[in-house]
Amino acid sequence: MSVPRPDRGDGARSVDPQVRRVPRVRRGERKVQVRGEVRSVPEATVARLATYLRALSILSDEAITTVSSEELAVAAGVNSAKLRKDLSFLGSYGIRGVGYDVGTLTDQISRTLGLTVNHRVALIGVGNLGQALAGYAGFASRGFRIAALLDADDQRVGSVISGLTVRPIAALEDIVAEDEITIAVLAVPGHVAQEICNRLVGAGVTSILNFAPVVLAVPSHVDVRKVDLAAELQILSFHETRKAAAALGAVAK
Amino acid sequence: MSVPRPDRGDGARSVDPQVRRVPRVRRGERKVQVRGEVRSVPEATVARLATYLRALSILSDEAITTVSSEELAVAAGVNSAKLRKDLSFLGSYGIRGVGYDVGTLTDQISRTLGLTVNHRVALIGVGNLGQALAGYAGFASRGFRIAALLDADDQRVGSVISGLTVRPIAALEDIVAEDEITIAVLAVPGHVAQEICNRLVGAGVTSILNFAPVVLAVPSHVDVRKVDLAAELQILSFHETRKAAAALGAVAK
DNA sequence: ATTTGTGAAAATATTCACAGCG
DNA sequence: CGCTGTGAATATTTTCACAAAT
Repeated sequence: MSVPRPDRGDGARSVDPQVRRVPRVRRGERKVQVRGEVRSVPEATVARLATYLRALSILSDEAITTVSSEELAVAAGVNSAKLRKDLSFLGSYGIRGVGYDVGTLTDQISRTLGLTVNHRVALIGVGNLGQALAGYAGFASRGFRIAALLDADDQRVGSVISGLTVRPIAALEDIVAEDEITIAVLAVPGHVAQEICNRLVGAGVTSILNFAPVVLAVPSHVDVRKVDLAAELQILSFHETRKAAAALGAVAK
Repeated sequence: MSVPRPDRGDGARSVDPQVRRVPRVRRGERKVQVRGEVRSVPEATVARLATYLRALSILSDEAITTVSSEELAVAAGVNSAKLRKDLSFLGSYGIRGVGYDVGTLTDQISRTLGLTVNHRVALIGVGNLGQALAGYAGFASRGFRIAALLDADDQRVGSVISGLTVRPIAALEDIVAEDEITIAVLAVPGHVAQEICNRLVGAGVTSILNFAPVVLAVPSHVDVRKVDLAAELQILSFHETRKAAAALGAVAK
């Protein structure tokens, strides 16, 4: 059973004189039934699973084999009720009165995130940021190996970065096909991002991690995640400014 | 209005971190009165304001002076109702039947985000990623100038990156004080992140953008935003796997 | 005696749809 | 008209709190 409609079954409450309920198509319901038994995992939960996995990995390194929701929650920086609710979407893998087995839970989360499948990742753009990403140890240690490096600049094409030869962007379509790329990391200047994105999608890429400061337009079957570094600072700036104002206010008072 | 409190008469509950039985402040909103008239802006809205600002900046470059909510929404990749609702938290700056003045709106959003205040940013850790961040043009173009570069590695201390001399981490406290740093960008290895974080907080930093793959523990007056690159790929992996499964299912059917 | 798993409640966020202004 | 601003309706997410399991 997946999350059922709340169903406020309290009869008709038609006090309102002029409200018409038009039957409406549910928007954006992404409930894919696979093999009869896949519950839908809320997006907010998916985003946290990666964090749990990291925490579990640390516990595992410390040779800890069992962990309670409270302990894992602290390690992941969330509260334990949320953690348990999140895990409940994957199934029932805890032991009441005891906790979760670190190994089992790691496997389940990995499987849910699809990390048991070897997704092949291409990195487009090996400028400043791209080079750093290419060498980022965190990708490798958490299950991702960059399979191809592309760049538009002839100066950079042919050079070797982190063991991979940079290839020309002209060969994008061939590389995606040959290397069976499904995920692309875009670290190119904003003004070319959409065009390259179009080519990636045309070549069959269905997931894009975008570092370019533009909103990419893609067909609905393509997922885009955006990392906007300046936006992060601006969000901090907002809170920073509020705190400063609050401090002043406190003084004034 | 007070707290709803189900009130099962269950006596003490000492384990709970924060026993709050006080009128609840809406989570995610900062209710701070600044200069008489600022309403609280929901967290989700704050996160989008940066995107709107970027879209406005592009419009401005194209010498467009007026924009409708629909147009701006498309440029920002959201729907127009959401955009209008978001903007309504800042006040009423649109003109009915016409749209928004690009300049006015830019100013208002900038002000709301606190970009008119010059926050001073220190970047800790100039390894691979740190160097890329130090040179990231997007920071400068969107109102942030890195004021200090620190690193623990003597090899790197003294070198000049993007016009700034890398200084030793031993001087962290002095630098934060002298340069009046309020925001720190942490691009250090995970195993030292918490320790450096503690020193930053001790020195008076109240906002941290964390690239290290660890959950930082900080006092409640400190804001932390985390950028977890591997987690982003894992989230894409989840969706990618779902799509692949759905495609198989469709074939099987 | 503990700790999970989860309905139900509360809090947030998004979307609808239209009154009202220019 | 056309478009904003916004209550109301939905939808999603978080939190509570406790029955069930070991």
